[in-house]
Amino acid sequence: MHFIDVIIPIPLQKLFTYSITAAEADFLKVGMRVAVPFGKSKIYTGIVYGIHENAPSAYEAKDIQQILDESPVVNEYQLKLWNWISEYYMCTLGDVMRASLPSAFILESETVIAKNNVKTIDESILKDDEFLVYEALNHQSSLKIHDISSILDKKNVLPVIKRLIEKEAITVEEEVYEKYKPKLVRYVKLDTHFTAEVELHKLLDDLSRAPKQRDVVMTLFSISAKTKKPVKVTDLTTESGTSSSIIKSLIDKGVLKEYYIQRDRVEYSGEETEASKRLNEYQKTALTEIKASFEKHHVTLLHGVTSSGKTEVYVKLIEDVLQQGKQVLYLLPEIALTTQLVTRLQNYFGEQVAVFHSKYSTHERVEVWNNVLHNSAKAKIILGARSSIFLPFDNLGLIIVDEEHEQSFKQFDPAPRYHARDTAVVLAHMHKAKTLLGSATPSLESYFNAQQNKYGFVEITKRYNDVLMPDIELVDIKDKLKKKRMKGHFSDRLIEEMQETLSEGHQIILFQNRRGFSPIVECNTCGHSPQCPNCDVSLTYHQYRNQLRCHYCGYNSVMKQNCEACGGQDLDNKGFGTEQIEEEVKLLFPEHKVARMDLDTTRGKYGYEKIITALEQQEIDILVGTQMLTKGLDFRNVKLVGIMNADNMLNFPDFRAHERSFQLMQQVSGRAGRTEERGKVLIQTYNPYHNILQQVSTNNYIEMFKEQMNDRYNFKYPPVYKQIKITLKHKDYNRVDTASIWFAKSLRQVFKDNVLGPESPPVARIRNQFHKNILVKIPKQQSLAKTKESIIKINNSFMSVKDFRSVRVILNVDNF
DNA sequence: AGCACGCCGACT
DNA sequence: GTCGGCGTGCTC
Repeated sequence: MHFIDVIIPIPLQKLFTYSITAAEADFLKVGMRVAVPFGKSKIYTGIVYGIHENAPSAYEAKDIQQILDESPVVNEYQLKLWNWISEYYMCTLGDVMRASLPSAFILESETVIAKNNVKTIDESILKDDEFLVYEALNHQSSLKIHDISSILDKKNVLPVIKRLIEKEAITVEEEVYEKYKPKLVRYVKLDTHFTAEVELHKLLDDLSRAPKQRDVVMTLFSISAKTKKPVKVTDLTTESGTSSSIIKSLIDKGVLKEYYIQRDRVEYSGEETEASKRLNEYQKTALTEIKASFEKHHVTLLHGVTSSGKTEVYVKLIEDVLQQGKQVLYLLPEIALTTQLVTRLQNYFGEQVAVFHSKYSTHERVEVWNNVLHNSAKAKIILGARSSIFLPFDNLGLIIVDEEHEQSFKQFDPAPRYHARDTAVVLAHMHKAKTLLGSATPSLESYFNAQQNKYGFVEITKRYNDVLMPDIELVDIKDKLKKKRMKGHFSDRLIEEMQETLSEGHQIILFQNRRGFSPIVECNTCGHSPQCPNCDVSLTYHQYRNQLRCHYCGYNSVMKQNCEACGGQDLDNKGFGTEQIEEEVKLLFPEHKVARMDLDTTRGKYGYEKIITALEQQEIDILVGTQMLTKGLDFRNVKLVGIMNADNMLNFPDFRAHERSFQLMQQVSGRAGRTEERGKVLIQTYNPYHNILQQVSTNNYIEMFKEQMNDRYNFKYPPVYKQIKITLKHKDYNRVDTASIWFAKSLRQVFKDNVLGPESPPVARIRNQFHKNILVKIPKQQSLAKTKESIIKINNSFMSVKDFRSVRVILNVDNF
């Protein structure tokens, strides 16, 4: 008797045990995929987690349906990491499996219906809808559930199918599809028969009356003589200028032979690699310090001011690790990946770099996965977004987390709600590898860890080429308003500086943080503003499509001419988005080119690159944008950066608002003056004496850190305390309300005052679901494991109350 | 999560 | 009467 424990990609805590034959037990290894029957009629892909001989006592184990791999696709390191994630972030292994594997690896069955050919049945016993399905099967040999719902034009078709099965009119099968198909490229060669010279001459003579075909054969010769490589059909058609039908007739004649070679979709097609640059003295010092720090610490934080050349330091470290034959993981926030840095690294390391992020198709992901799994030379360095921590590394030497402070390393919505930076530290530890965290504006928690000597710490305080840090000036717009020196959202100072910069032929970036502050339409007569029907928010106005949209659920409608409530015609779009700034700039500087960069203008696959390239090529003089502008971009000719309104980020209701504002403003400022000339930054604010603004303008990270840490101590926030957020969702407000009160009360019995809430979030209803939040704060000395245990216990008793069962509970560990 | 089963209102 | 709504329970 042999059994396997399997992880199924569904949010269930348990592993499932299946029985296997002795031969299968011999063949199967932990980490292979198996197709297993699950429930009444489904087949799922599972990952073998354990192989044993302990028969389960409470039930009879089912047999597996099929083994899907020859060798494991998931290694032991990964399974260990999956376990850690599922425990630390309080989710199931199934959740982690779903997030980890490229979706092409997770096959699901689809029910396929076919006519029962064994038995002919009397059609008169069929009812109308049953007959429709039966009739359709006479035309098509098989139907899927989805097809049947469209034939019958209704949702629930299962009863019909069930009756048809009972009447033995149809048969049902579960089909499993392999989703990944390797990309094949078609090649041709001359049939071996013609390799002898005599035969060849004879062939060419024969073809003299078919000149096109003769051309093709000649071209084939010339290509293969030139490249000394197999000849692709596509190359042959373009080179010879013929159509594929001529090639086809040659193949049919037996002159040419076609064959296929499997090829990677993701290929590096760049130029020769360039040698890595020489480091300046600050970079050199940093490099030696990092190496020394790695002797004592697993993790080291590199705090290097913007434009200090951190990348070059990384390159040197990567070179070292590669020499030891180990793999490197280089983590970046999602959108920084679409740009310059990738090219730069590929220029240094050529083919050895593989890129992995969400814009890749699932097929491309499988290829990167396999390259990493087989430790192929093509995937020695993985450059990826947060999900690349799930790749099957087996010999990791170094993980670099660049822009370590970036929020986007934390996954919020589906589980696992993991933080890629923290998970990376754990992953590196498993491989006995080192982790380097890099940032110009480290997160408080990392800086705190460095201060506590938990992490090593290295600094670069000088910019590359000794470029000065930009000159930061605060503009008091309250004062400017009083003195009537504002034109729209622009102060006279900003306009002056913009004029000067433009006349010198330099570029300008204007930063408008839209977060929590969007262009809202309001009726001037009655004050009504259009609301989203599914969420508790006002709709925001999007000029470029003349649309009203909801940022939470995507609901949209056409902008109305009249107020829906009172019919008044005087509608005002309040607020202060990038679109409006763009409009104003166009009016102020009609002779200069303005572009906008935000979620709307970068939607397409290359939307983002287009804007970046345009800016680099200096086709844009003034760029107006949101947060996106901050992510690791390097624009040579930008000299002036304007922050339109610093206050709306400072006033954001979140304990990290100040820290984030500091980081954001520092990062945006860093875009100014990256070459010889000193950049200028203007920050417009109602409150120029705000501490954070003062710290930004004097570039004083340490002071910001001390002050913020003081707040964190006083108000028991991370990194001093840990925290877990519990969100309850339900479509009935009263039910979440009572449920959340019950939940919080149970938590208070254990954690006393360290429970906050329940509270309704600022947007209390999203997609017709009401939300309630409860926050559990965990002091440093309190055991995290025990805390989680109690929360799970409370959650279990919560779930056993029947009125609460339909309330969705979301546990979010380190919810920041 | 899916999906079946089972129990109630609103249509042919 | 059935169709389809969703509350409940289970999945090796």
